[in-house]
Amino acid sequence: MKLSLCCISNILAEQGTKFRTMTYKSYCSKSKEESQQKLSEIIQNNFNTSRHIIYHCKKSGIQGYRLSSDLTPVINHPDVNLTLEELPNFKLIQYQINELKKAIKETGIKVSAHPSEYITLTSEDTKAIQNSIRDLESHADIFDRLELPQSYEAPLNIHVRKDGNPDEISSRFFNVYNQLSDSIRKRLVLENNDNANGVWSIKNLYHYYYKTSGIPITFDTLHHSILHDNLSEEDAFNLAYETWNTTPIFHYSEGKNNTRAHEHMATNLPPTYKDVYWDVELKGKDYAILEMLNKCKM
DNA sequence: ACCAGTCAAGGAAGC
DNA sequence: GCTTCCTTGACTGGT
Repeated sequence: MKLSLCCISNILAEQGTKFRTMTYKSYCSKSKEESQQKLSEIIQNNFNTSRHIIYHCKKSGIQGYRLSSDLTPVINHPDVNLTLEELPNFKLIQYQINELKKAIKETGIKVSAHPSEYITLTSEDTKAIQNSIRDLESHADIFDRLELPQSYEAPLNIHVRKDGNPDEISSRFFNVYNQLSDSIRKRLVLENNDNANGVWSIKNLYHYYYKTSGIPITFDTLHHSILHDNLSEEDAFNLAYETWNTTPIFHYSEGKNNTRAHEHMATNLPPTYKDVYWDVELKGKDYAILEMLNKCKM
């Protein structure tokens, strides 16, 4: 079974191989020189940590990896707006990027990303749209630096976010979508959601985004169980599967006590209707995946 | 060494 | 038209 780790390895984190971050507030609390020096070190650390996780996945039989969406914190903030090249010791950052790129090529681990749940291309607030585009550009830029394909083989997965009238919302979506760079658009895929009174089920995503523009649809088991829109799990899976021109990445998780809060470990296994990569969204991270892989062997 | 509070984002619900 | 909650994991500051 092709299981994929989401961002963090709990096993490596316990051994001290962890991501670091910086907030805008923290960046502003010190001199430009001091903050940018620290930021450079944090970014080097984060690419290095990603490389360790890639090799750890390979060793453990985990076939996919969702890159962290916070590898380069703060630099995209509108009031900071730095490129990696503008940071101190860019050469050391470049070195870590190259090492990560090599690790991905060597291992053949399937790489993707899931930009923040706050990303929106459908907002009525133009500022929110601009912030979202900047964030997506940053993801695409990192993917390009890693020489990941500009195709759905290396997808950037987001939600439609806004609920309401699907005709109005999808038309607003495409106004923005059509202006995105190739680097984003060739990778962008859409995931079902489950908001109360929400409209973005697999069925509606298929109709409003795949049918009209060929955008692949990411099937999430937990969201579908809450907002199924009168489709069985198998029918929804197959409908989403049909939208991909390469092996899809779908999402597997289990809710705590029938809520959307994610469980620590899996009780069941993902469905096996067809062969896909399953991003495992469980708190136990690689602990949960290793247990699932063991169950598959039994 | 540990624990509670902080940070950041956009949408939606409630007063 | 406000405030609060939602979510996440690393960071910060107080004990």
